[in-house]
Amino acid sequence: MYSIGDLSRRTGVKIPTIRYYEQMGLIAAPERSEGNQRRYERSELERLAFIRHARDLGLSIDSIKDLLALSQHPERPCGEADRIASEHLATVREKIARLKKLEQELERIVACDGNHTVGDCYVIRALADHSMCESEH
Amino acid sequence: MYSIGDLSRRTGVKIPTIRYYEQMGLIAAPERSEGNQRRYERSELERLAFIRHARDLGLSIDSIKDLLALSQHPERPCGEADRIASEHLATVREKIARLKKLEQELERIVACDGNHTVGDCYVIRALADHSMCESEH
DNA sequence: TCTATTGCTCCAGAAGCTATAGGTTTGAGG
DNA sequence: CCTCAAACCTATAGCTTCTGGAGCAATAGA
Repeated sequence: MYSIGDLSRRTGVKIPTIRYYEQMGLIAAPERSEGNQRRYERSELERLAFIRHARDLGLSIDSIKDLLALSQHPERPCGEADRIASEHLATVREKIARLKKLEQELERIVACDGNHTVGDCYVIRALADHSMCESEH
Repeated sequence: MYSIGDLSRRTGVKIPTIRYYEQMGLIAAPERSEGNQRRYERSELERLAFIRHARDLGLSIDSIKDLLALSQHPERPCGEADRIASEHLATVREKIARLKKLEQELERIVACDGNHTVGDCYVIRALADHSMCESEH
């Protein structure tokens, strides 16, 4: 049996976050000690590690819930799990694309060398005037 | 004089968001009509467009506050504006780098073709077992 | 003047935690 | 067995950047 602190140390998930996950229904409310403290079994440790990993990969709490529910049914086809991961991959790719545009825009803006006054600073001018942008955003 | 709706249409910032910006001190509380409705001048429209643009670029409300304060003093050196934009560029680049790692990880995970069962689904297995990852994250 | 549209304030919610306050339990050392 | 620090408990509020709704008042066009 693990205390919540043990679980936290072993998974790298902070204690308040574990309690939060319990509230959100990602992990079941565990047994309690006589003094009302949470006592976890090994299976909960694995479940939490799964959650941690998925969160690190940026999956939403809701997606993780779905994946966890799926993993309870090893006999079912796994197309759904594949779909969740693929969709997430698509959103990650979109984010990358958007950020790259911003990067370009900011690179242009930052070309101001900082050695003059705000009155003719390219950073300020570029922000004030959207039409100076090269791409839509 | 513009109503809040005019301002919203011209800048693409939603009405509640404009009021929120007022609350946050990004724009000054404008004059009011006899019936207590907000009435804006052209200068506020430009200020809001500046804010909108900077938000689109992902700058935080606090950074925008600083930039707006700077732009009130055209005679000052602009190194500070340059610094804010450069720092932001750095965080954007970091985000891109992190997302690219996730992209790779997800690509590997998604290699599961969806045509079998959850029990041996690569998506689920990869999420359960961090050691299957190629890079740290 | 009537009425559709727009505006007002206040408040709650979304996501995913994090922190604080004020109290209780646990477990190791003496 | 006793003590005491560390760990744990609950409940609640806060973070960030908005967004949406309720319930009511003002405005503008026909």
